[in-house]
Amino acid sequence: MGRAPCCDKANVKRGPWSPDEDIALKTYLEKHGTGGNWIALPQKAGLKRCGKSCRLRWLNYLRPDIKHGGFTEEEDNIICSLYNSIGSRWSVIASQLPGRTDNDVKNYWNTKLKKKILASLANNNQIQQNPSLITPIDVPPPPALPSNDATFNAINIDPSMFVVDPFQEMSGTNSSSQNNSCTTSSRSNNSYVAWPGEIDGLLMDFSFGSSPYDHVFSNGGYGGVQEKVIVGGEVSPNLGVWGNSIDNNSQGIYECHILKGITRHNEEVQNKDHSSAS
DNA sequence: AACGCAAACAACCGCAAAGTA
DNA sequence: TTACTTTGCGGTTGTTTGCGT
Repeated sequence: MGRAPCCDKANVKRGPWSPDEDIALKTYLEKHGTGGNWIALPQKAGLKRCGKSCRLRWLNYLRPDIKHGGFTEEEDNIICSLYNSIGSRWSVIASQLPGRTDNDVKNYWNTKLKKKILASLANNNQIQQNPSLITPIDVPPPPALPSNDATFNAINIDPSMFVVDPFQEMSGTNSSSQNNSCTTSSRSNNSYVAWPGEIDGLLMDFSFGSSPYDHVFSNGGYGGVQEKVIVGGEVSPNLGVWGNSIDNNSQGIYECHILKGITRHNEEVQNKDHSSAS
């Protein structure tokens, strides 16, 4: 025996909503609210609809704070980043996009964004196979990985040492940790990672990049990375980094994997970097 | 103008979680 | 604690719209 239906399907209207139905539902909800019971609502509102259908229509279309129209580049970036981190949890992703619904985000992903990403990845593969396709950008190439530099000490980091987004006013950060790396989605001026004060910098692997641009020492402004460093004492004993946009032509969100923490032996270099970044 | 196809959007379905008696 | 109801979510399907031939 199957599950009982949520409503009497023979006596409810299905399919697209008419303008009259929209008005009836909107008027009722604005006057009375849901009353905590969507199932009973259609009858009270004089609608021959299933309660679930009413709820969906309201949440996805009629609510006054719904944003209609195309998605911005910024919204694209947030969706991509969060999808990368948490997968198809559309309601969570939508909660980071004011005015957007989970259905909207899901449809947008399935019809447009996924294809856009796939096309971009295909393009990246072409570049990896033929580096001459890369248009040079006017930033100096990053230095060799600091772990090979006598100035630096590479430290293996336990991801639990990282503090991600501890301040209320910061938003847009999402993080996860696995193995011996910490993953964060970073976006200019909107999200950051903080880490223990005894560590001066991080080795990062930007998942989209092609070597050598995807390895960055990220506490001193190497490699054309647009970043801002907060130094301990002002808001926290931790250090933080913002805005890991790997090339100067794009401001999007990219996932980076934090591979290792780094300390510096040279106190003067550390002080200089800190003062110039504040 | 008519047709076919693909994209975009709206709506439905079933499951699981949360709430309640 | 249990059984039942309601809500929320994500996957999927259906419908509409726009464009090319």
